[in-house]
Amino acid sequence: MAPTDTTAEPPAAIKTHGDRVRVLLPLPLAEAYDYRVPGGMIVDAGSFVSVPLGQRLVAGVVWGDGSGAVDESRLRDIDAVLDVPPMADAMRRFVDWVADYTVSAPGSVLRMAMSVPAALEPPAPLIGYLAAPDPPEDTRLTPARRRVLDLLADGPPRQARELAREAGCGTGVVKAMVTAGLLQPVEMRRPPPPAPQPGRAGPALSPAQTEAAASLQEAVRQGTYSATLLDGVTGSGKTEVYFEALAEALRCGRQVLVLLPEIALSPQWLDRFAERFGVRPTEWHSDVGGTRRRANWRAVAEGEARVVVGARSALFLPFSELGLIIVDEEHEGAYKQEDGVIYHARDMAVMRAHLADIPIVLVSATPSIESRVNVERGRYQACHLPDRFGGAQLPEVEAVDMRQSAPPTGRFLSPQMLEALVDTLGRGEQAMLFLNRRGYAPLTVCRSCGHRFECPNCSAWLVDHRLRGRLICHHCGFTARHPPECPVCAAVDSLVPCGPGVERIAEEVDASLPGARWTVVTSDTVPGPKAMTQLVADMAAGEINLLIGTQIIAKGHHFPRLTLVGVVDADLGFNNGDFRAFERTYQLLHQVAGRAGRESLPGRVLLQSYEPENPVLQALIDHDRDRFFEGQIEARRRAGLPPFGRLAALIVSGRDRHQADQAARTLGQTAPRAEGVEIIGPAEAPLSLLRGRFRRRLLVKARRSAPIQGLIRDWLSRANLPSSVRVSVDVDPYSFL
DNA sequence: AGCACGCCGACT
DNA sequence: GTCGGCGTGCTC
Repeated sequence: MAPTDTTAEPPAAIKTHGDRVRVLLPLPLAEAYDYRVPGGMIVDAGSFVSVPLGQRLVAGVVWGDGSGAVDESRLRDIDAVLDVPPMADAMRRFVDWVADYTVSAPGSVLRMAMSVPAALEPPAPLIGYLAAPDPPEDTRLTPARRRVLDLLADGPPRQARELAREAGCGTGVVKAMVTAGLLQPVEMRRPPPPAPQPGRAGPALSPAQTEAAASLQEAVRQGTYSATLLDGVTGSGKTEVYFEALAEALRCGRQVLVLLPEIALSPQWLDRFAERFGVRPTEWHSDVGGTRRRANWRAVAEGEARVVVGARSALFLPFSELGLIIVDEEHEGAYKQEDGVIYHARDMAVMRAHLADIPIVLVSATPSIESRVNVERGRYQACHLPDRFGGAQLPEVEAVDMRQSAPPTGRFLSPQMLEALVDTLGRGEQAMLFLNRRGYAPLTVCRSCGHRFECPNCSAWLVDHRLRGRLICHHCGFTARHPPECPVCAAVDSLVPCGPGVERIAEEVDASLPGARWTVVTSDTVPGPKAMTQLVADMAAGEINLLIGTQIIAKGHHFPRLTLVGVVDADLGFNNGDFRAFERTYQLLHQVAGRAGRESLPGRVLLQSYEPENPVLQALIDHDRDRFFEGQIEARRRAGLPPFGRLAALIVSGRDRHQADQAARTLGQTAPRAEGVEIIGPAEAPLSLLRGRFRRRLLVKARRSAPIQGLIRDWLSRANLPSSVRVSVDVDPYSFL
């Protein structure tokens, strides 16, 4: 994905009495609706308004001049202009562009930009108290009440909570004094949140870091669109470098957005930010809820939030003075939003920067093929940080050939792995066993009749989670009790787990390494930042010396004494039909390997594999990242796959199997015929049943110049499918599951 | 997304 | 005889 030129609309004039305007509503409608501006009202393009729709009032955004598509008599009046700064022109063009690119309704995209409806209402006023000018004479003044009045005698109004704290009484005293007429409530100005300080001294930078920081700062000062790929291995100090670019944007008086994959948004990252800038940034992710979320949305819109760090959805916040976007871990698959409007936040961020005419920095230790190719094509600048900083060496990476070192049935750790663990823990160092599979076992079968436990709503196995004592579907959340006997043949003691999950590895460790102080680390056992902080503390204190976990242990956590990383199944990523499988496995394993030996102690990485000659493992062993990627890029080029060609997936789904089949066939028959465009399918989608819906898939494979969005829109409108089936369009699909 | 309208089963 | 289930369709 790369930005193309878009024509900017001329600035819209202010609309007043009698004018007809288009209002985009945050609903999946095909277009914006026309409304009339009533007498006494003034609106502008970007104004947040509330309008009548059917029987209710809905908040929306004035999108421009009326279209005139609907008769004057059906036109209704705008109800009110909402007290929120208007949406910036660049943001509105971004919403339109994303809708167009992803083949979705503009209103569906707007909904992501208006994700906190409550934030559109005026914020609750902040009430402070002053001594009443003429208090009733006959009231008793208890000592507590006198202390409150003394406090207020010389000073500004204060909130009830503050007043009570300073006077050493409860808020009850303050409340009672208000009722008694001794205190007068006044509305106070809400103090803006403390601003990050760009001028504070940062850590000393190496010459290479200084040079990289200077070039990013230059781009920020330019204040126009540019895209830079900041590429440097784990430990090369990328964060410090982009912090300097961020500081420059703050000095220029601009807002900054830092995107991180959700699981990399750790307390450690926030602490580092606070160390450099004096305060924590404004956060935006799924854990920020309720009042905080509402306040943060508004703070962004009003320009009070100067730096926002967030997961992909933060891209749709209504910044008014955005001056820099940073996308950290740009290669991460987690940037792909897989339901609703399907988009890749990194790619959309590049377009957002382009439309706002501001710089963007993409950051990674293992840049995606897409970004590498964009550097080759001259669309992105490259900024390279060499090697680890601070004397740490690269870990020694070895493969364990499981064809020769197979553990006994029902065991998954090779003798080499166990020996390495014993050595490492024996030296008082720490280790990590990585397996990207939650639960105890991915499959349970009956030994006597062959029955497999499958999800009733999805074509997927139920995963045995012994810690929770349930069988769980990882796709829809369905859970069932682990039955004592086979539900089909009623055999007792016949159910056997197949394959390992982290819990099963833990069981094996417990049996084989009695001295290990291990803990299982998955999204089940470490549900949030608090638990993660605790875990990091327990590791630092040495109360734990072995982590057994999924990819959440791979991201952004420093464990200084961790010197051994064991990958239980290095082949796990290869067994799906994804053309990115090699690239993604390399990126994941590289990141996991980077956990070993971060400081003075040398690290060691063991990769258990049944195919150690695989190029991914060879590249990791030889530390030859660039040659591996060159090979992968060449393979993509030959196959005409992204970024050398374009892909889109159409997923047809319905509650009824035959309706879904029929609709998919209809789409296949009405497929567009165009030069350089190939339609593959329909076929059963990889998860042919998901959350109770039958799914069929068609793939559009096209050359890079093909206008696939227009083609798909046209195709869908011609096909005229029944409303009982849904078609979701995934442009640039990432997951083929 | 809501909310209405519409056409078929168990209740005050 | 109604209350109410959620399938289809419209909202400037």
